Amino acid sequence: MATPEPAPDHDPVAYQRLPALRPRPGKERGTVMRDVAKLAGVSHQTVSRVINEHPNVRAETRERVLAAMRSLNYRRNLAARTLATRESHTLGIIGFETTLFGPESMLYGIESAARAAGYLVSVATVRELTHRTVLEAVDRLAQHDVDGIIAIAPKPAVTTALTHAPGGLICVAVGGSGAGSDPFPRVRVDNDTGARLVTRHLLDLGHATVHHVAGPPDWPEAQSRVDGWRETLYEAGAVVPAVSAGWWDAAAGYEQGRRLAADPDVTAIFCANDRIALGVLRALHEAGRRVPDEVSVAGFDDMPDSGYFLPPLTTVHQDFAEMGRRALALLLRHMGRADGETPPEDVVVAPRLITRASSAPPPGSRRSRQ
Amino acid sequence: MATPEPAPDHDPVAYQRLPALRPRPGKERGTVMRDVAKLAGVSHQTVSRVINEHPNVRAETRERVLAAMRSLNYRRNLAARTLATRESHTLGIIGFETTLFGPESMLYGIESAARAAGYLVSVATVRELTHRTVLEAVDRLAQHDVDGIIAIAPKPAVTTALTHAPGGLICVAVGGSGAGSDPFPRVRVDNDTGARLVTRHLLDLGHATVHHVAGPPDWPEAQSRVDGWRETLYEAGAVVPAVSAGWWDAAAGYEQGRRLAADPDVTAIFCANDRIALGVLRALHEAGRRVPDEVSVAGFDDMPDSGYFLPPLTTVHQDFAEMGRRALALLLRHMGRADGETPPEDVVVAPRLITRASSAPPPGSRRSRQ
DNA sequence: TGGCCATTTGTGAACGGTAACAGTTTCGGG
DNA sequence: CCCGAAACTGTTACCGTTCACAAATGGCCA
Repeated sequence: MATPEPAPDHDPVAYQRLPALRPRPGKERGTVMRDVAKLAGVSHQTVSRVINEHPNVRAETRERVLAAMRSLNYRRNLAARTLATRESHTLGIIGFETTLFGPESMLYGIESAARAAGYLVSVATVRELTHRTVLEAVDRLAQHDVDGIIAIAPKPAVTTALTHAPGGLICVAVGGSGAGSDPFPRVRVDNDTGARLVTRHLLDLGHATVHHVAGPPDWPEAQSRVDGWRETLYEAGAVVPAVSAGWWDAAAGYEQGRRLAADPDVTAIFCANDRIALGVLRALHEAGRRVPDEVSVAGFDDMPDSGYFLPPLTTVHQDFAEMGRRALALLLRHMGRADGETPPEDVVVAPRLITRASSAPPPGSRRSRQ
Repeated sequence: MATPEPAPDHDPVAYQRLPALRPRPGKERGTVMRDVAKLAGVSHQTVSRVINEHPNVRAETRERVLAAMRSLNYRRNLAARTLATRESHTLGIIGFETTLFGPESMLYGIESAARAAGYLVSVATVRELTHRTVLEAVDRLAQHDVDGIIAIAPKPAVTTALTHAPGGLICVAVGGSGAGSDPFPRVRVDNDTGARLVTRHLLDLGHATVHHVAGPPDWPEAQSRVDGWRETLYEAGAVVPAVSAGWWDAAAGYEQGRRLAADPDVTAIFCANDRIALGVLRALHEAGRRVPDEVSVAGFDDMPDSGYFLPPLTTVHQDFAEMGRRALALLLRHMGRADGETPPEDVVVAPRLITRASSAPPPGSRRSRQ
């Protein structure tokens, strides 16, 4: 009965002698490389070569290993790989914990691009954008061995904090307005040009000048929009009205809008974003000033539903998801090189004017009478 | 010449014999436990005890170790810890890659609560909610050793896919409407009650009946709102009009709204969310039907700016950030127990009616004349 | 047939922590 | 003063992968 040779698993190596892998309480062990190697009759190193697509593996061997992997439903342990290679295949995103439209949609753009490139995305948000909070976020991500960081960085506090990131951690900023002195690359929209497009559009319609409801003064993006608006007016020889500013929401727009609505000379208002524009529209409506017949209104962002405002909003489109994708591409490119190889070039995304019913010639103009 | 005993540094242990730690190309080694141990004159295990706050360490020793850690700016390597303990201190979130208001704000709630609990959050999004895509997302998170998963799960495809998650991975669903047969806990808003609140509100104002513009038919949340609406009408003895449905955006609302605007019998419209309501408002406006004088409109969600619609929108508030926090708390509670210990209880969040200017008594009613 | 090089495979030692156990103090009490 | 328990600390062996190097295999040509 007993075969002459007990055939104790004809394995080439003595894996049997290894002590039984101790199972942790609560978690059963999954199959590991050794299990696959044993089943395929090869060494663990060969299995490693197969999953890493190393060229020097005989086709027949590779097949046997792959079959073993399939039959055992093997998944490689990324923690072990991270430990050995110092690459986690995880990217960090530093976000701003507020429901602003832009940052959110960027996340999806980044994540899907990261997934395609074989990376997982971890998120660290900060409640307020200060040097300290951003540093804590960087630290948290660094501890988890992220290979790179994309910081949604609308304010300078973020970028200055990033310069203190641990060495070797590649960072890319997205959003904001490049001060030109960043130590790392940035993807941003050309806010200045966007503001010029709208302002020019309103002037071309025949308005004597354009009023502006700005975003928070300490946000460079808001400042760039102010600059683009102001310079366009200046170049056109138009009066430059005083700027009123507030937060990025409809409440701020409403508040400033009430003031503007009371001034009969106001015929065109450029708002720093669509939410502000919504508040302005409401203020004008309450004051009985019709849009666009008496006053034209324009926004910035092109939020998904701004085409359904009353009236549909003229605005400047920025493709946040695309910016996310570009930021990821930029990050990967810089990660591929040795540190400091490539200069911190910026990617500037062009905005696009979307004209809708909220902008029209001013009352009494020739064109409006036709 | 050769001294009999080379007196190799009077260190208690023979760390000198260990080969120099090889630096990886491109990445310099950080300080590790051994460095701290050496500086503090203790073993690496004692350092480990200190960072893990093990009680049995002499106060004086602990201080020495802490001082060494500070002076070397030591950070522990989480990959190594994960490998040893099988706990990554990372949680996974499965999200839906679309700019829907709810899911986004939940993310922030989850992340900040996770941070407080010492966890990092990794995100896997899916472009469409199918069994396969969700499984891929789970797999990706599982490979990265997440300790638990929160799935933003508005459709059943998500939950059925989750049942195939690898053993030992604790899952919690958030959103959707519990079918009652889920194998794991869920945090959700009581959509049925929310719909009843609005419908009842409109009926109480004197409307003969309430029309409904629904969300996608295959979304249980949309269905629950339909049910709550329908039953309230039924109980009140009101006519139950046909339901029109579409996507969750303003375009859908506009399309359905045009149809409803053409029907002079329509005096009250309950929309499945605020964005749909925005589209309906526009359609009514274009048709010359005044809100709320001729037609009342209500929404669902209480988006940040819905108080600035024209007119300000009556709606049902749901606190997404709070739901995110609750989901996290639920997940942590289940992770603390052995699997299957606690029954998959659900957390149901109560919605709140927010009455604003878009709802009023129907034209010709006694109350509206006063 | 033998030798040399290229290809393929195996061995042992990292990677940086934690777990288990063993050894060394310290201290109170008989 | 000695003994045992409790408190503290050190030693060794893992966790599951990759890397560096060594060994075996095979092909080709002299």
